[in-house]
Amino acid sequence: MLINMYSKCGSEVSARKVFDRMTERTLVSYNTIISAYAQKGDEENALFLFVQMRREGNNPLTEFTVSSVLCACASKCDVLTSKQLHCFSIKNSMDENVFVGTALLDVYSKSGFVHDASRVFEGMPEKSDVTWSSMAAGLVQNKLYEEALVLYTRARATTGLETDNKFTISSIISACAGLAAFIEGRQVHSVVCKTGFESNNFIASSLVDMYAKCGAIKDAFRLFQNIQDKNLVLWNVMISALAKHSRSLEVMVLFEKMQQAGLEPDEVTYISVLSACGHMGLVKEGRTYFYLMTELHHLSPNVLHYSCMVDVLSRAGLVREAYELMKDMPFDPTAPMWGSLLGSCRVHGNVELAEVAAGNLFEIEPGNAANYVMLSNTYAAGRQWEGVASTRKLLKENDGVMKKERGKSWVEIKDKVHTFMAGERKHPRIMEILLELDRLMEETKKRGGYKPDAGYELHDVEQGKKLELLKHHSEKLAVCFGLMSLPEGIPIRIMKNLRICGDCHSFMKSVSSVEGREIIVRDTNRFHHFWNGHCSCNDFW
DNA sequence: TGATGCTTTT
Repeated sequence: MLINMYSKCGSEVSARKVFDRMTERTLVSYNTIISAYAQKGDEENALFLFVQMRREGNNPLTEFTVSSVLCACASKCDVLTSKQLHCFSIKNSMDENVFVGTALLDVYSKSGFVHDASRVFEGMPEKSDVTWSSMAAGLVQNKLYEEALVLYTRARATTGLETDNKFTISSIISACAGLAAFIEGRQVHSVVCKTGFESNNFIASSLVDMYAKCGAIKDAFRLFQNIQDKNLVLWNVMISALAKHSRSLEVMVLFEKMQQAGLEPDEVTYISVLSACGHMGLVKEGRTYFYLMTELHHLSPNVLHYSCMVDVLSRAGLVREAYELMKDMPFDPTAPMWGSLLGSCRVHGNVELAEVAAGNLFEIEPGNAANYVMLSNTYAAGRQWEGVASTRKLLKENDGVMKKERGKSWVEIKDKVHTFMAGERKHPRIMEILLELDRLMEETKKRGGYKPDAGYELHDVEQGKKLELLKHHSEKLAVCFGLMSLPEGIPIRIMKNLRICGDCHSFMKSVSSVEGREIIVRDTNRFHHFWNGHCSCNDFW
């Protein structure tokens, strides 16, 4: 009882002292101290005491011990120990125990073995609300968002279950965020309102994140403002949301405000702040934040912070300095860093460094065709036609290993998600969509200043075919369908599986002015708000 | 007398 009291009050040191002074330890005293460590996330001590307990002999292994030790394994992602415990619990018919089963599926999904987790889940004869919420969280953590939503529906249909708890709901909202499912996300929000969890920081964080990832940054901000006691994660979520939406001024304001509210920024905060500087080309500010991070807040920059700084410098044209930073930093340069460097060598006409960057990229990601195209475009910008030819030849030679993920965009209309692949022909209304596309092409060329640019088409085919492929990029089809289906004044929200290309970007700008429509495109990197011929990213992405 | 679950990152 004393051990339990001390650990629940947060003093595991006192709990351990009591435990150590006991002249005789029972199974329960061991279980209590092990669970104390497991809950604290101190897997070292939990596992150590577990082994000691086994060595001391005549302590039978029970469901209590197994579930606690599994909890420790989960934070350590120790699959090997977990598998031994799994076998043990099957042999001793403990695997049907709710606590053991739930802990098992948790450790499997946290370690990335979500299918094993699922198998444990399906095999459990008795499931508690914790079992359901653990499974939901596991699916979300492994990016199986649709499966998570299906599970939630299943849970709600099961009688005698308290499904709508903080744990399940925050996971489900995060699944909606991952899918950018605006309509479903709002439905879950309404469940939140009914249950009264709105002020919970976990729920609020996932809601703010969900709205931001659906492109509804204003809804995200409104929600954020209404939370009374904001924790660090909630501030971080809001700041990263603003960064992705290119609201760099607001990022800086919130960065100050969170400190006025008495919270210290952490590594995550600085990633968002630095990435905002990169997006907007703010060198001076980027340098200042990097300095503040190390000198004022005593945080040691990780590889992601360096990646942001490389981006900050190279986008501003300081490619040489970016390169020096990559050589000096205590990490190996990553593909995104070389990519950022190569991209800005193209813009700023530095062929020499572009060759270095491309050489490294070809080694790290041999299957990425975009890198070859980028190098070729750099040569083209410097009118070095031999380079263009040799890079194109290299690309052709390696055609077999190139992984070109097919472009895919989707848009929600009423209660349905419409998906478009590049060159799509299967949509039931494809003929109307293509007619609308022809109309828009004419209009934007005539009144919107749009000029197709086949330089962005990565496939190695002749010019006429290139323009054809370019015209049928998935986001162009999606925006046509959006215009046909959504009433005037309703923004068109498009999600995309790749980065938006330069040609589609200028097309969207043009459509927004010609049609007087707000268009929001989420690509893999960030958001683009098109309005009146402009984009929120200021053509800087 | 003891056990399992949630949000943010280039």
